[in-house]
Amino acid sequence: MDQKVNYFEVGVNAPIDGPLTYVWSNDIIPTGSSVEVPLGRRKVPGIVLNSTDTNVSSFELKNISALIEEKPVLSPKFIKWCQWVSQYYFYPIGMVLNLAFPPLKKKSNRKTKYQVIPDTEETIAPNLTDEQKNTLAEIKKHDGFNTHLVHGVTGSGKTEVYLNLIADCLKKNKSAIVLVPEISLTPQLLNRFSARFKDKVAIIHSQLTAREKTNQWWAAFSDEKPILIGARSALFCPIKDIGLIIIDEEHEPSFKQEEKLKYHARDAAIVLAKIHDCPIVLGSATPSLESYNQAKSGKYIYHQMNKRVHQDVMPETFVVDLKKERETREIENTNHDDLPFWLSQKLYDQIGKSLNANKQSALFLNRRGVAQIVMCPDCGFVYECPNCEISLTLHRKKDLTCHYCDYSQVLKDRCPSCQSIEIKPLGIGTEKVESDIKKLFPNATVARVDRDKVSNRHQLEEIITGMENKSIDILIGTQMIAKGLDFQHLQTVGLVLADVAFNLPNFRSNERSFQLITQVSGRAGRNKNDPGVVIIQAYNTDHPSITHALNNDFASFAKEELQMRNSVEFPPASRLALIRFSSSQLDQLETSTTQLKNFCDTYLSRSESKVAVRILGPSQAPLYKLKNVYRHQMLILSPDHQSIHHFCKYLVQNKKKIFSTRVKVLVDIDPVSMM
DNA sequence: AGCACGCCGACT
DNA sequence: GTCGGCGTGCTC
Repeated sequence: MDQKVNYFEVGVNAPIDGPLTYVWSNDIIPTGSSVEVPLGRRKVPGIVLNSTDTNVSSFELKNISALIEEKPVLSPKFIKWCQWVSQYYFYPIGMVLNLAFPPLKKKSNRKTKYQVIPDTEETIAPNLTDEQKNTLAEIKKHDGFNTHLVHGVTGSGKTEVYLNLIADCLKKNKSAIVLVPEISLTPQLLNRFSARFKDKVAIIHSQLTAREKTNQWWAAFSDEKPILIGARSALFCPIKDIGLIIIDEEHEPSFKQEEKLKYHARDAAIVLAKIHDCPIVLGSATPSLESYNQAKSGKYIYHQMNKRVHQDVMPETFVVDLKKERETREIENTNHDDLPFWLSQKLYDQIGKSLNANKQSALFLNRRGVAQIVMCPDCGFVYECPNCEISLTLHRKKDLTCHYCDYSQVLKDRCPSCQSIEIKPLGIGTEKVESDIKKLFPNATVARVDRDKVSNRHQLEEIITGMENKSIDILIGTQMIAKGLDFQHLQTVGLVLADVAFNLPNFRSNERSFQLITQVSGRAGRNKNDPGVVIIQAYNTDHPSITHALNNDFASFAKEELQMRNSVEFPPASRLALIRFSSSQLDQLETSTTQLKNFCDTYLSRSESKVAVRILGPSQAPLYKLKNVYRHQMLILSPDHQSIHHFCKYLVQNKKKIFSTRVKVLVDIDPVSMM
C-alpha cells in the first residue's frame, strides 16, 4: 500500500511566532486537533492549524509524535480568532492556543469542596419597564453581528436586559458568554443568573481551583451549560456555537490584561462575535470614550437607559472643598482640631447621622496603607525603595513597604539622614482612614476592604454578608468595593479624596476619575425609601471630572474630553501602541535607545505607506526603575491601526539588530496602563 | 517556555 | 580537577 506523507502546520506551546511544520503519514489530522510534537530535545503539546501535501522547507522535518485523543478539537472559527489575537497583540500562536485548555487534563464528576454555582430558588422574570422593553426590541431588531452599546445609568436594569437576551439566545440553541470584571463575580450577581437559568450556568474566574476550573470548562465546552459567566479569561473557553456575547461594565480597565498576552477582552470579544456572526452587547453607566465614540460615529448601535427601575430619586450629592475646609479650620482654630485633615465636618456629621439612624456608611479611597510618604521636614529626607523609583508606603505603625517589589523596612524614630525627630508620615491611605474612624466612632463596627486586608473571595463574601445583615456600620475600602455592590442599608457614601487619580501619568486619568466618581455615587440610593447621601471631598472641586459626574452629565464630560483627545490626537482620535524596553544594565539600555532612535528615523524617512505613524519618545517610563530594572518606553500613534501594526511588526523583526541581548522588549497594543 | 551549551568562579 | 551558577541561543 502507498505511504502518503502529509505535512501539518502546528502551533506549538513555545514562544515561536509562527507555526512549525511536522510530518504524519497516512491519516489526515483535522485542523484543531491536539498533537504532541518534538521540539528540540523535548516534546510539547501543539494544535494542528493546516495541512499540505508539499514540503516547502529546506531542512528535514520531524514527525508528529502522537495524537492526543482526550483533548477536544478546536473549531475553525475559534482557531481563526486565536490567529487574529496572536497577530494583533504580537503573541506566539501556540501560546494563545494553549490558553484554550483547562489546567487539568481529565474532566471529573467529583464534587468540589466549595460550590461554584450558588444554589438558588428559580425565579421568574419580572415585568420589564418600557425603557427595558424598548432597548430589548432595538437590539433584537438587528440580526447577525452588531456591536450594541447599552449606556444605562446605575439601577436602570441593564442586567434584566442581558437576562432576556440570554433567554432568547438559548431558544436558538446557542451559547452565551457573559464577561464581567473579576471583582463583580460576587454571589450577588451569580445568584441572579443561576436563579433565572438554573443548571444552565458555568462560571470561570481566577479564584477557582484547578479542579473547579477544569470542571466548569468542560461544562461550558460540552454545551451541557450553555451560559458561561466569567472574568476576561473565560473568553478563551472554546465554546462552539456562540450566539451572544455580553460585556458588562465594558469601560473597566481590568478587561485589559497587562502581562504576557496583553489583550483587551472587550476588543477581542468583538472580533469573536464578528467571526460567529452574533450580536455583542457592551453595557456601562459610564462607557469608555472608545466605545462611546464608535457609537456616535454609527459603528456601534447606541442604546440609552436613563431611568432607575425602582425609583426616580437619585442620592443627594455634595462636594466639599478640602482647601476651604483647611482654611476655615486655621482661621477659626476651633474644636475642628479633633478631626483629621482628610475628614470634613460635613462628612463626619453625616456618618454620625447614619450611625444614629442605624444606617450604614461607606468611605472610598484609592490608596492603601497609612501614608504615601514619610518625610523629614528638617532635611527633606524621604524613605525610598532601594530597588524601585518610588517612595515607601507606611503600613501599620512602623512598616515601610514598597508597593512594587517585596522590599520593606522599619520606620525609625529619628530621620536616618539628620537625626531629626520631626520626621513624619504624609498623605493618606485606607489604613489611616480606618484607624481615625475607629477613634472618632468607637462604638461603630468598622470593616476595611483592600488588597492588604481582603485577599480572597471568601473574605470578600464575609464583608458582603456583614453589610447585608447590618453587622458592619462603616465600610472603608479602595475601588475594590466601588462597583457592582448594592447594599440596602447603605445611606452615606464618602469619596475621601476624589483628586487621587487626576495626576496619574495617563491620558485617560480624567476619564477614569469621572467613572470612579459616578460609580461610587451610584452605590448610594439603592433603596427607594432612602435616597442616601453622597459626599465627595476634593482639593480641585471645579475639575470637570467632578462637576460633570455631580450633574450626572456624561454627555458634556465626553464632549469636552473628546475635544481634548482630538486636539492632542490620542485615543479614541488615534490608535496607540506602546513599546517598552528594559534592562538592569543602564549602559545597554541607553545604547539600545540610541539605536532605536536611528531605527525610527530611518523608518519614518523611507516609510512609503499612505498613513504615517507618529512616534513619541523613546524616553524614560513613568516608573523609571522597578525591581532594579531600568525602563524606557515609546509611543506609536496613528489614526490607522494598520500603520501601527506595520511599524511594530517591522520593529519586532529587527529586534535583535536594535536591542542588545540584555534588553527586554515588549509591545503593548491599545495600552491601558502607561506606567 | 524549557532545555543545553559554555564560560566563569568556588570548592573537594 | 569538576561542580554548578546563569547568560545565550534554539526549537519544524
